[in-house]
Formats: sequence, structure tokens, C-alpha cells
Amino acid sequence: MGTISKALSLLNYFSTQRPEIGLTEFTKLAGRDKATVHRHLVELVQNGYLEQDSRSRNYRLGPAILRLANVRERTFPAREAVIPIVDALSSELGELVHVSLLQGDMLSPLYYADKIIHGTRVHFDEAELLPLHATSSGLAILAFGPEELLQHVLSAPMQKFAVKTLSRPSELREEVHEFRQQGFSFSDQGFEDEVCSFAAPVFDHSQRAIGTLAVALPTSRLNLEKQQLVVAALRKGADQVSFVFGGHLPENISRDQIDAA
Amino acid sequence: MGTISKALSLLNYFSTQRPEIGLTEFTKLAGRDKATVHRHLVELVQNGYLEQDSRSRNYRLGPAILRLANVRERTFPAREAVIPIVDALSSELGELVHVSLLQGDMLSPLYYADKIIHGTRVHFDEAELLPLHATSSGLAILAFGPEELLQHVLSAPMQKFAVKTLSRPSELREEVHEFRQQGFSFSDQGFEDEVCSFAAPVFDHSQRAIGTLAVALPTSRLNLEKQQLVVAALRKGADQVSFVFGGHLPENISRDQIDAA
DNA sequence: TTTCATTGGTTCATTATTTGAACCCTTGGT
DNA sequence: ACCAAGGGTTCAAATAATGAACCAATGAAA
Repeated sequence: MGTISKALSLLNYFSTQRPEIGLTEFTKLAGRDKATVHRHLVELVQNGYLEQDSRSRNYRLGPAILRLANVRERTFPAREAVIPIVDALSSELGELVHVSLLQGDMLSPLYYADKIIHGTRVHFDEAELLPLHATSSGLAILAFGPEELLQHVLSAPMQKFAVKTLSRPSELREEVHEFRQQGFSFSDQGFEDEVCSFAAPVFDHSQRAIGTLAVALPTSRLNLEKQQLVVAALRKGADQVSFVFGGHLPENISRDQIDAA
Repeated sequence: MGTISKALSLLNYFSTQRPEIGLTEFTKLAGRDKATVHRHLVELVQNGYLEQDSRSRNYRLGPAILRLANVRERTFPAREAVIPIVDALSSELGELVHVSLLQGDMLSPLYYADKIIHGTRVHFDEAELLPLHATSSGLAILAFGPEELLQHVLSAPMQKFAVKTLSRPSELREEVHEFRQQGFSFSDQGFEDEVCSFAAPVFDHSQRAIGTLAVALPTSRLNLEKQQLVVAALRKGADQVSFVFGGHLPENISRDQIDAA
């Protein structure tokens, strides 16, 4: 591990739970000599990655980070960032995977991939907006997004797209409630006949649901084993996508796992 | 300059205009050996601060930055806190207003607002670092910040950005001295042609100048009345921003006394 | 108010890492 | 088939990082 990595790894000790760290605490966390840690801290401060509270002498994350995050957001389109994750997931599952972002009261597909290894494939149009009440993605957003959005959809007429499209508000409210518990949503033939899908919410830096990661497959290919695979992959993938959008990374997922993906 | 600073300074070459940089370009920008730069880049990638486009092999800012920015804003919401002040000032004056923080020997924009009520608007890139000798913000920091910083800038070459960029150390020293008396700084076409700006220092709780509040407007819109409005608004606003940073400015202390400290 | 423990920060000889000129490999253009 | 340019690697030499011991300031306890 080079000097640069040693210094940068110090920044990883910050979290919402631990926003300020003192010199001694750092040396304990990093398990390195005090002098070394101190020099690293000084250099990080000089470059704006940390700033030191002049009262407590503790260190906290500095303004340079905000500027860089800003540059990345503005210059690195979300689509590009999401491509490898969606591609990997699609390859892993051999099914259609897409990321869609909330746009008014519809979902706008950002990117999708379909590594066909089965005979039948699910139809998906990247340029078509998805309705909230009839897709697993929409239901995921309703479950984890703002309450107003849910109210709005509940009070509007619900267009029938396929044989099993939800059409009664009470039905939708029940489903959404269930998905909130589960952490992911499911829809069977709500948008297109013979197609079912699973979706998990994607969060931005302020923990707001801004979109979804979803897997769609022919209903005929669905079974318990498949469901478990999909749900597990979806959880992992949604966290990765959230991370891309600056959202929070649950404690039980390490950076290594993300790097490996 | 230590290894850490050398590596981190590579990140500063990114901007909205230059979101991706290749190895050779980096070596030219940094003026360092290719092998050195490459090792630094590799280590930054390993830590998530950069990622490499697998097609072009260019480097771009990585996702680690988003997480850190997230932590900082959630635990130390300086940007959020400053937004209403900057917005109000911009609305009041009908001009571009920004708060920037000192980061090494540059200023890093934290937030800006531009409530356009005039035909022309000033260009401002929130993701671009500001030089100290060529902007009113920089001059304000030099006037009220540490003496070493001023010495450092005086002894370094002064890049010419626009028609009236200060380029002689004696000139800069004079200006800074004058601003110290006034309590605010002014720059006419020092950074961009046809643009002038006013700035006032922002202090933290230990009375150190950590940044600035600035107003930028087309030189063509400048007149005495405007200047008086801007300066009055700037004094008031800068104190508000200082307050946000815990550096509230006691009424009985004049700016001259601060200067002495 | 003296003492002691804790934390932040510094020094300097030793040590290990960083450095860079020269090199190789791949790609894309002609 | 050739060349130019960019990305990446090697290894002896140079330089910068390291850490045990030290100092200073703060604050709680005796």
C-alpha cells in the first residue's frame, strides 16, 4: 500500500455516524504511527480534502470534495455510470435489466441491457415512458418515494395496460405497503401480457428515491429459484446504482464487492 | 510537496470543460514524469477517486467522491446553509452571487446563484477553481487571510487571464493593502473580460478568513449607485455567511482590528 | 495548585519508497 | 508495412516517508 492509499484511506473512516475525527482516534483506526497519520492529515487539509475545526482540532471532510462531486455529476452522465452495473446484472441473470428515473409521474428508462440466453425475450423500448401503477419499477418508486406521488397516482384514473394491471386504488395501496416491507417490488403482467418484473428503488445523495433498477422476464420462466436469484441480484445491484448516484451505501456491503463488480 | 499532494493535485485538473484526461495529457499538465503520474493515477483509481474508461483509457472522477460529498453535506451542511443567503442576495441585487472557500492557493466555489433580471449574464462555473490574484474573491482572501498566503502568491508567477489581470507583485500588494482598509475587494476584468466583481471575506469561529462572498456583474452595468448597493449588501451578507460558519463577527470589532489579528 | 493523564503536534536518524530515463506494447493513421 | 503517439513498465539511484522519543497544552483529579 503506497503513501497515497494510506492517506486516502483515512477519509474512509468518515461517515454520517462519525463526521469528525481527532488525531489520536485516527491513529487507532488506521493502526499507524501518530507522526505518519498527522503528516497525512496535514497534507489532506492543505489540499482541501479535510478541514480542521479550530476549536476542537478535530478533522472533518473538506470543501474540495464538494467541488469534485459537482464536476463529476455535471460531466459524467448517469447513463454511462449505470451501464456496467446493468450489463453485469443482465449477464449474471440472463434476463432484461433496466434502470429508469422518475420524471414527473412516469418513469424514464435510462439504460437497459438484455443478454439473451433464452429463446424468448421481453420487449423493452428505451424511449417509452413507464406508468407508475402498472410496472414493478413504478410500484417501487411509489413505495419508497414521496407520499404525494402515491396520493397523486391513487387519485388519478389507472389505465389498463395488460390482463393483470392494477386498477383499484385499494389494491395498489396494499401492494405498495407490502413492497415497502420487502424492499423490492413485483408485478406480474401489469404492463405487458406474459411478462413479469421485479424492481428495487435507487436513492440519491439525499436518500430520495430517484429511480429504480428492474429485472423483467417472461412469466413462464418464473419459479421460486429464479425469484431468489433475481431478488438477491436486485438488492446488490440497486445499492451499486444508488452509490453511483451518490446515495448511501448500506453497512453490510463493502467497497471491495463494488470494485469487484 | 509530498507524494499525497502531488497525487491529489491531479484531481484539480478536472473541470466541466475537461472531464476526462489521459495519461500523456496529465503528465503535460502536471509537468511530472509519466511513470510517476501513472502510479499516482493507479492509486487514485484503486481508491475510487478516479475511474478509467475501458474504451478510451482516459481517467475521470470516480464514485468515492460522491460518497464523501454526501457525508460532508449531511453532517456539515455548509452548502445548504449558505444557499438561502446567496439566493436572497442575488435576488436583491439581480446579479450573480457566489460563496467560495479557500483550498490551498485557489478558491473553490461552494454555491452560486444568478437571478437574471438583466439581459446579459455573467458566466460562472461552479466546478472551476478560482485563482487568487485575478479575482475579487482571491484578493479579499489575500487581504484578510494569512500573510504567508500573500507572500506565496507574490512570489509565484501570475497568470494572465483577462485584459486587466494583475501581473506585477507591487500592484497586487498595493491593491490588497487598500482592500484591507475598505473591508472588501474589487476586481475589474481580472479574470474574464467585461466582468467585474466585489468580494468580502468570510471568517470562521477563530476569526480566520476561510472564504469569500462575492458579487460579479458585467462592467457595463457598474456605476456608483450600483457599487454602493453591492458593497452594502456584501457587508451584510458576508457577516451572515460568517455566522453560518460559526465565525460571528462581534459588533465592536472593526475590520481594521481583524486585519491586525 | 500540584499532579497526572490525555491529546495534538514535532524531531531526526534510519529506512524504504518514490522517482525517471529508457524501454516495450498496442493502436490508429497513412 | 510503416510510423507516430499514447499507455504502461523496469530498475538503479535519489529522495522522501517513517516512527520512537520528545515537547507543549489542556483538563480532570488529588
